[in-house]
Amino acid sequence: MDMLEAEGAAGLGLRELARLVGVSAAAPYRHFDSKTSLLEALAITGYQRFSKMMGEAERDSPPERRIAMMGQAYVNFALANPNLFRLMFSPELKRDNRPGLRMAADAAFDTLRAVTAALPEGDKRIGALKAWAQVHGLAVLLLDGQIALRPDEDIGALIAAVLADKTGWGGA
Amino acid sequence: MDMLEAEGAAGLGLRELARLVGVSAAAPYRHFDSKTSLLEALAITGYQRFSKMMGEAERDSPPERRIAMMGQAYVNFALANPNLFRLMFSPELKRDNRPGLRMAADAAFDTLRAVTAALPEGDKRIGALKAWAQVHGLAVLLLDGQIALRPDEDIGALIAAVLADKTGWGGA
DNA sequence: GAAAGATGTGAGCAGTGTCAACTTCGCCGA
DNA sequence: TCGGCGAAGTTGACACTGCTCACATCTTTC
Repeated sequence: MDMLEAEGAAGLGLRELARLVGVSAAAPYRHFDSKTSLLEALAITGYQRFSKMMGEAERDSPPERRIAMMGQAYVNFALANPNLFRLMFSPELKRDNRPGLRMAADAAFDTLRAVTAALPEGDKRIGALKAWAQVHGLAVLLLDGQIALRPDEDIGALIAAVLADKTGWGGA
Repeated sequence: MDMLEAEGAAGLGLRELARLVGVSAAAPYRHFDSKTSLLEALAITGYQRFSKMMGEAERDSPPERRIAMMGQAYVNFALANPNLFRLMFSPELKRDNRPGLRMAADAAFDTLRAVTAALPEGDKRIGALKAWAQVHGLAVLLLDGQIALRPDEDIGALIAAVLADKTGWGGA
């Protein structure tokens, strides 16, 4: 996990890992079928931690603030574990659809789904999609350093402001 | 470019590329300093195409639909060139900040900046950030297959619906 | 105590990015 | 016309990677 966070999924090498642990280069293969398999395991524990954070955010906040708080938790998780977050959403991993990963991901998103099902009336699907896209987009842009934070600007406040904003665009 | 789109940035191999072109393995190094250098060149032409698309979307639409149309162009570009889009936003590339890449990216985002500067009153920065996060999030989630499209659902309509939605969350 | 399983080892294969020394070719100026 | 120069390509090598196989060892279980 440390190595993933330090070097990214591509930089994580089985041989280097083995060297670090002090075993031979072939030893990791007694525990994981392949490098992808290792990454899958990491992603799964990532989803578990993510689930836990989202669950806590949901439980600890009043209904009307629930979505904002979960959005904060979402972005905070991404910023705290950038490479893990990237791995969890990496298309390479979900390409050969591994059942374990899929289950962990579904479990994690169930919390989200449950909350968005309780959204205000109107087209719930659009609202849910919008909330997710907004939060995910913010997370990714911050992660990649595309959004320049003002000096001593609070990320939490920024997320809250964006989520609270009611601007809409386009003619229906 | 074909190879990038087909195999992703990681799957693109200089040797394989050379083999395909019919030259020796070291030949590419007469044209690019390193593999990263090649990827940078690809990303730069990516930004140029992106700029062009965004510029056209801006020019060809009335002011009140401008943002929605540009959002569509943004997502469409991502969906049409998934791996190029990913490369353009990849943190590995911008890590060792290459001036050429940076300039191309800035030029591309200038169009965006100009439009968001003409946003309705209120906190323009939050509005711009929100629009960008929304569109970027939608693009990334669609790219990674996280959003399940309903059968025969129009992506354009979905984007428009999400952008037009006026729901807000959270207590200020 | 013996069989069975888990873990680790070494050597080796195919593949990669990268480099250095060398050739080859076309152009440009004297 | 010739000489030289620079761009392009080649060969061969180095260090690295994921991965596999045959073999050794150590632990658990019957």
